[in-house]
Amino acid sequence: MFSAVGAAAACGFSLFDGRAPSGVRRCPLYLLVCIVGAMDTRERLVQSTRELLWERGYVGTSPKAIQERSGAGQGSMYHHFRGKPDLALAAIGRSAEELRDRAEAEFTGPGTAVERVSGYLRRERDALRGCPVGRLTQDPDVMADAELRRPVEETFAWLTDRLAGLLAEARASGELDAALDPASTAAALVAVLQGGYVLARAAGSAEAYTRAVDGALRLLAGHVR
Amino acid sequence: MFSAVGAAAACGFSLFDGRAPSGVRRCPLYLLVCIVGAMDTRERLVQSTRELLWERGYVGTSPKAIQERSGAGQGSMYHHFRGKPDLALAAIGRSAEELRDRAEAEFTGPGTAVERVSGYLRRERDALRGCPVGRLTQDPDVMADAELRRPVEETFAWLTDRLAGLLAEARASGELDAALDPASTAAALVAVLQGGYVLARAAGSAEAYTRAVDGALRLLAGHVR
DNA sequence: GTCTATAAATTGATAGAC
DNA sequence: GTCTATCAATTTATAGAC
Repeated sequence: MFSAVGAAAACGFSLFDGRAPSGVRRCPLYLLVCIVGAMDTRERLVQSTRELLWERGYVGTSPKAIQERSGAGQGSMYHHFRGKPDLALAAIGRSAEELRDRAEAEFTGPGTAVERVSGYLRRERDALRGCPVGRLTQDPDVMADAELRRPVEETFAWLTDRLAGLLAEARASGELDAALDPASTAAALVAVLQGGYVLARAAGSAEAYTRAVDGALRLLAGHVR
Repeated sequence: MFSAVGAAAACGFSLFDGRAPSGVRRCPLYLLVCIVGAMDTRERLVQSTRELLWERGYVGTSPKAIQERSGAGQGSMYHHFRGKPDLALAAIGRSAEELRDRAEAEFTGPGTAVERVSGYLRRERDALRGCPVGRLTQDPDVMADAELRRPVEETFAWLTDRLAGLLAEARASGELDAALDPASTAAALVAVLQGGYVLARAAGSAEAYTRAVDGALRLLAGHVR
C-alpha cells in the first residue's frame, strides 16, 4: 500500500536538500510529482536507502528498515532491486553524483579561485550528520565490494583534483604563493572537511566543524598575496 | 576451553601495537604473560572487542564474533560483562586511554613545540585502518549512548586542547606567527588527521593520508618564523 | 569461571498468490 | 508490480549444569 508519510519524507528530503537525479532536479514535472507525493516506489526506495546509509551505514541498514521508511513492501523491494547491495549501489551512486554537482556549482561560481575554494569550505553543511559519501569509507562491507567502493573512490579523487586545479589557477594568477603545492594543499583541505565532521560528531556540536574549517582557511590566508 | 590462537592474536597485537592498560605495558610480568600466551579471558575479550570495533564498528560487531576471536565461550563473556554495551565501554575506554598516552609521549618529547606538533602528525600510522576512536563517531548506537560516547568526546577535546596549548607555546616563544589562532589551528590539524584516514580508505592507499598531512604542515610552515 | 541448551527477535532473502 | 507466507541463519541474550 502507498505510504504518504514515506513518500512525503523522501520527497521533502529531495526537494529541500536538492537530492534528485542530475538534470531532473530543475524539471517542473519533477517538482509537481514531489508536491503531489507521487514519487514512484523505486525512487522512494532509493531515497530511503540514501537516508539510512547516511544515518546508520551499510551494516546498520536492514532491508526491513528500508521497506518501512519507503512505505514499500518486501515484494516491491525485491522486484525493483536484486537485494541490499544492488539498492546500496543505486543509493551511493546518487549521493556521489549529488555531492559532485553541488561542489561543481560552487567551483564554477563567481569570485577569484581562492574565493571559490573558501566558499566551498564555508558552505552551509549539516555538520552533525556528516558526509553521506565520506561516511561510507568506514563501512567495511562497502569497502570490500569493488562495485560499491568505486563511486566513493572516484568522488574523492575528483574533488581533490578539482580543488588542486583551482589552487594551481590561483597560483598561476599570482593570487597564491608560488611555493604552495596545489595537490597536497587540496588533500589537506578535503581532509579538514571530512575530519571536521568527525570533530563535530565527537563534540556533539557543529561549532567544532566550523572551527576546523576556520583554522584551515586562516592557514591558507597566510599564503595569499 | 583456552584458545591459543585467540590469546596469541590478542597478545601479539597488544605487544606490538603497545595496547595494554596504561602503566602495565612496561611491566616485565605483563610481557612474560603475553609471551606465554596466558592473557586472562577478560583481557582477551576486551582486546578482541577493541579490534572488532576498529574493523567493523559497534553495529557490525556481534557478541558471537567477539567470542570467536577471543576464544571465550558464551558463558565466559556473560560472566565477565553484562552484554555488548558493557564490553564496548571497556574496549572504548582502553582505546581512548591508549591514544591519549601515545599522543602525550609525543607532546612531551624533545624538540621545539612546532617540531613536536609536526612529529605527532607525521608519526607512523596505519592509515588504512583508520583511527580506533574517531571511527566511533560514525556509529549511531555509540553516539546515542551517553556512556559510550563520553570517552570519544573527551579524547578529542583533550587532543585539540593539548595541540592548541603547544601552538600557543610556540607563538609565545616567537616560533610561530603571533597572528595565528591556536584553537582553530589545532582543530584544523586534528581534522586533517581524521580526514586523512577517510581519504586513505577512499583511495585504498595510505599515500592519500600522507599527502593531506604534508599539505597541512606546509600551510603551517608558512607561519613559522 | 566455563560450558551447553534454549529462545525470542531480526536479517536477508525466496516462492507464489493476486 | 505488489502482497503475504515461509525460511535458514544470525543476533543477543538467559538458565542452569558442571
